[in-house]
Amino acid sequence: MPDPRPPDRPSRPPVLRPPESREKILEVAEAGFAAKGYAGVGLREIAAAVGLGKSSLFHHFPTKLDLYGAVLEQVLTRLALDLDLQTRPEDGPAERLERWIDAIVRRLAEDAPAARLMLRAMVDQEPYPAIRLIETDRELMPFERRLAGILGRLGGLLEEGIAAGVFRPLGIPDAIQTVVGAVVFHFASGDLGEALIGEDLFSGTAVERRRREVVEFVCRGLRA
Amino acid sequence: MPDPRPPDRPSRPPVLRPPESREKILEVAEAGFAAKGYAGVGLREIAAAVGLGKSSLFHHFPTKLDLYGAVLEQVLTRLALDLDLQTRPEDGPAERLERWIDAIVRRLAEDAPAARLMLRAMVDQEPYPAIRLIETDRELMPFERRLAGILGRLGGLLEEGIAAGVFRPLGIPDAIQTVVGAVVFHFASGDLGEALIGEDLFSGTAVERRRREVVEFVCRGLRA
DNA sequence: GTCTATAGTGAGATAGAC
DNA sequence: GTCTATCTCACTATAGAC
Repeated sequence: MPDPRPPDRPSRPPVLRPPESREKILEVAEAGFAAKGYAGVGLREIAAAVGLGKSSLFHHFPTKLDLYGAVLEQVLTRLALDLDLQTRPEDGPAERLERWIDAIVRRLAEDAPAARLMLRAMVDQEPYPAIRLIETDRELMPFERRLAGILGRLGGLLEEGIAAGVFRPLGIPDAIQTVVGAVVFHFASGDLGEALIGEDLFSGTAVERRRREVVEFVCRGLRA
Repeated sequence: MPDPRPPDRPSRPPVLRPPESREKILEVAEAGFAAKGYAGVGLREIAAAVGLGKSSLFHHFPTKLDLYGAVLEQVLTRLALDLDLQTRPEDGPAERLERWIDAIVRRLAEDAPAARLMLRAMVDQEPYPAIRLIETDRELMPFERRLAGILGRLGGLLEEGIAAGVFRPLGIPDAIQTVVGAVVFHFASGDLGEALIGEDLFSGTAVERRRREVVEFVCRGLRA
């Protein structure tokens, strides 16, 4: 039986494969930046972990800052997409807040470096001195746009809940800060958190318990 | 009228002034490490901000790591001392928890870089890969001892409150993580937090409002 | 206790061959 | 798209004069 494929064409489609290195680089860089911060990781180190020469990185990302921005964008985009999937506007604010927290917790649990990376990005004064949430003179960077969307969604939820009387009246920006700290810090606390919890922070049981605990805590903290 | 001071002795007492440079270095280094992380600040930069030559730092702190450790120790020691001052064992767990939060908030507000520095120290995998809270083979470092004391005090409070029935039953380590995140993140969020709150995070009114909000939130989250 | 000078290392980035 | 080689610069740390 003759092979229908022409002999000069390999069986795997050769097209649509170029981003393989890029994905690997982003993955390794995410772990590095999360663990040691922007200044703490060298491109040499990242390249070696990927299995490339240092200079090859510059083919994919022209500068270290571009690589960092791309990592942040990918992480925050995944988060934002998860939140979009959870959208069910017919639910009340309390249910939607609970699902907002669910989605964040599940994503931070699945993408272990993400919490560290986000916390750093929000706390660092370098390389981005001020992460902006609203348009000013310059356009927002892609990752800033994503973060603004994520926090804005939480803020809208709180506002709605207060208006509906299911949440007590409180300062929305303050509440955002509290919720973000309560949700994100745990998954960023690494060895310290593990010493405290006495278990791998990212094991299935630990994540599910954490999800329940933090949802309960936040809902009680906000309830009218 | 003759000057009573001998001409070769300056009017200010020359003795008891040696730690002046050391204090300045610690202060500048705290701000630097807080803003940009351990790897992000150079000793040259710190020395310049203090007004010293780079090499003079090594006279006070033999290595960069020693300087970092000293900064952490100072910050956490101030926090621990503030908590000691608040001790009134005759109060119930709820009041003591409220005063625990009060003391932390007031210290983080007074010592602006402290929150960033602490959050970093708890999240970083470098230069200290694992901050330990209990004695193992090696002795705890001074700053680890302080942190263990601060978190241990919170844990004890929670345990007592649950036993007394004023807090609902919950996982103590999880609750510690939640409370720390909720309290500390706000003061570490810098420009992002300021954009959110719309005000200087460290102004008197903002701090007092924050104190009220986070105490209320945490107490509601824990109440039985 | 502070300085200048310098060693030694590793960083980010560029050029150009293949 | 990856490589080798190289540039420039900043870093931690040391040595020794004052």
